[in-house]
Amino acid sequence: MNTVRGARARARVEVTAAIKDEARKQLAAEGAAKLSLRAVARELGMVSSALYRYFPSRDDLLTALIVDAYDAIGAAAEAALADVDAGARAGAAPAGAGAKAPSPACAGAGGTPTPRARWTAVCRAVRAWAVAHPHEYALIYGSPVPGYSAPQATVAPASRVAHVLLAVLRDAHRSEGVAPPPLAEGLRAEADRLAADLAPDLPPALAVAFVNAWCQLFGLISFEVFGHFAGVVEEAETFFTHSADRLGRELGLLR
Amino acid sequence: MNTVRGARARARVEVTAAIKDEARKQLAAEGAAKLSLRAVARELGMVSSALYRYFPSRDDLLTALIVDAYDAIGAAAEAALADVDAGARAGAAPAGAGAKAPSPACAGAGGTPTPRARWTAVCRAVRAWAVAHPHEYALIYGSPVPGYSAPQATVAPASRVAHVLLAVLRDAHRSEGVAPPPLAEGLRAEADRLAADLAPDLPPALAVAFVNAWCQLFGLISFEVFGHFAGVVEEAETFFTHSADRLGRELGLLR
DNA sequence: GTCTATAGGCGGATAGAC
DNA sequence: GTCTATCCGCCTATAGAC
Repeated sequence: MNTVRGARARARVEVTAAIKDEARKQLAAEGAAKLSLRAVARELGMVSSALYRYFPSRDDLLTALIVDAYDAIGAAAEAALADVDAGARAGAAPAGAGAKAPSPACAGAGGTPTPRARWTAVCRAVRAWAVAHPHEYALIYGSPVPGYSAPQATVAPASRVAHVLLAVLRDAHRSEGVAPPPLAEGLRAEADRLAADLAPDLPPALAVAFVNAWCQLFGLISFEVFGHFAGVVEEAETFFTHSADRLGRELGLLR
Repeated sequence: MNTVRGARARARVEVTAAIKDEARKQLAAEGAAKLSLRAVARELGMVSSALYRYFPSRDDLLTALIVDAYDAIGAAAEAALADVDAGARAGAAPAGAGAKAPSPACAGAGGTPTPRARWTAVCRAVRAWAVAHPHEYALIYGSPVPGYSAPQATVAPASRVAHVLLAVLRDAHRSEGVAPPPLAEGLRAEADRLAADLAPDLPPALAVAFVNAWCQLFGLISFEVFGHFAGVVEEAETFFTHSADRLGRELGLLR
């Protein structure tokens, strides 16, 4: 009976994965607004009503895709940070697991990576994921899907990238200090609340500067992914790396 | 015959405007991907085939909405710059035309507004338009509409905001100089091309810094409009104003 | 320019047999 | 869990009368 349950459960995850894979393909072709259970079923050789055993509604399928996308971009950010730290300790990249080439920016040196190198490595990984998965990126950082409101289940995955970036700041703050730009008068209250919510151990001025950098980071990525660089920026990756480094600098990561 | 032609032409623009207005409403309710000629016609008490006399296809209607949106946000930027300049000369706002309240940031002083005040005024106007028209904003700065590719006719309107911001930089560069951040090694080529394309009279380092600031400006706006500030930033306008001012500062607008 | 009618699709969701 | 059948809605686009 256990084996039967196991087999059924296995079949279920496999079919669920197949549905999500096909749905992702359609996301690319038609966009989130037109994601259709029927079309997914058709492509999978199933009948539409069968899908309702896996996802109770179209919106639930969409939620699953959104959570997956946030998790994927968050995992990419986490892996990049692990890589840059590991790459600095050993000359060679740890084979296997990561599936991410170590950032060239941190190659060579055997010491601890600088806070800015860590920051930039994470930013680059986030951009790389976005460029490699433009439609999933659009799903989570583009226009809201009309008529869909994100359930509570999406908020934790949605914050993974920010938490990685905050970890970089926190480490730098502890080890060598950070020099964020001064806090403007009118932002006192907002800054205190922000710091209390996001990172009680960081100075409020740094919390504000972080939120700023966080928005601007995704602004750079979105403009590239959404096509606003056409005819303007040609070497997008070089441009981005430079911009990310400047964001880190402006945050107060001096080194 | 002239009067007849005139009357017909007038009716035509009126109906065209009504169609676009209704389409904008539906944009808000259903999103660009689901914009439907039939639904527009239904709401207008017309029959769907009649719309084809005004817009040859759904995509043409979409193009018209996109051009209108770019023009509207561009006009808001231009008006804001005119206002801040006019407001600095006269104590009171010029009545009528602008339909935009003069930015409080520039009230009082009778002299020429500083470059940073001009920059920030334009940024604030762009944000204000976006917040007031979130769905039209999403249409032009959000996820690309699947299956739709923007025709050549959209590129000129799309650049109006950037041109206003560049005008602010150009004026500052001429009158009192600008101190952009130094240009990184690897960006030489990109910077030269960028400067040649966007503003041959500005230093390449400034052109790069400008593109940076331009992306980041829309990153701030997009995060607010697309709901990523929920539970994070509460006083979005104050936060934005501060951020825009910092962007100007980092561009090298010292004053 | 506007109408009716029509072609030839598409969608979400449910009931009930197996 | 998967199927058939079904309800009831939606869409773009064209033809041809008026």
